[in-house]
Amino acid sequence: MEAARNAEILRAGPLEVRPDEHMALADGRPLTLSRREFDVLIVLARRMGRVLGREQMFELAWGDRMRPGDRSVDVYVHKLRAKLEAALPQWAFIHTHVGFGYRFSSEPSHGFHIPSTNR
Amino acid sequence: MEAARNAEILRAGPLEVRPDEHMALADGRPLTLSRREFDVLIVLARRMGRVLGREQMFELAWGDRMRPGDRSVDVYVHKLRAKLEAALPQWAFIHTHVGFGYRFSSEPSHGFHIPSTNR
DNA sequence: ACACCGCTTTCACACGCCCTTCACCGCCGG
DNA sequence: CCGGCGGTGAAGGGCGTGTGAAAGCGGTGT
Repeated sequence: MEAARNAEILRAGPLEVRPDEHMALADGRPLTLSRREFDVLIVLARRMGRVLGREQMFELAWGDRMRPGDRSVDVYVHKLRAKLEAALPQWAFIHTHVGFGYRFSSEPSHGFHIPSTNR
Repeated sequence: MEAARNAEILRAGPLEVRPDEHMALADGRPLTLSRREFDVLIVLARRMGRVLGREQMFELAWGDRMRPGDRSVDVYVHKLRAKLEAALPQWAFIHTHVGFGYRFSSEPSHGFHIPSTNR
């Protein structure tokens, strides 16, 4: 890679991920993510628009081979979704491809719910 | 980086199928297909322009011999047609050859679904 | 050493998608 | 009119995924 000293910045709609700075920004506001959550996010964001299998995700994020039956990836996808939705309710980022894995890309959320706007 | 060496890409009009990535794109937008739907689409797309018998399709997509009377292929052709038409209403991809099987190729649909300055 | 605390992993269960099969339809040729 | 063929919708069951909570692990401060 020749891009050299350029800080890698991954953008997806209102979301910005900066692997080098260990930071993720939603509309400019920083998200609070654990290390593992961050690794999973980066793995997904770097393969934006493509379908990633769980095993591949595990190897990239955990640096180890996934044991059959391990649900860790699912759990962290869930945690990430929760935080992303809390920060950007109208957007969906992690999409399930049943039988294959997950795909990352920013898409407007299907239905939208607003916490306490309604009353 | 990642060399996209074997990246097989099948194109038919506005449709793009990428077997290696478990992805199908309609005008660049990803389709959500189940595993079986995907397999059938790939089988058809790889034999583009040729007529495929149901038995042959079944063996290629299911990896097994088709039992006489099995309608699975018909059902999945139907499911695929539905999703393809939803994504690309003006195109027809899967064509029936009565007594033989199906043929895949992109052709403009002769019926019309979009009211506009048409015709 | 102990208590506290956040993070990770595992577990159990709920739920929804998916695959298969079946029934019924209309069409066409004999 | 009857039988073969393909289109289509729906039911049943299986299993892949979503999800909350408990258990395990390390680190930090007192």
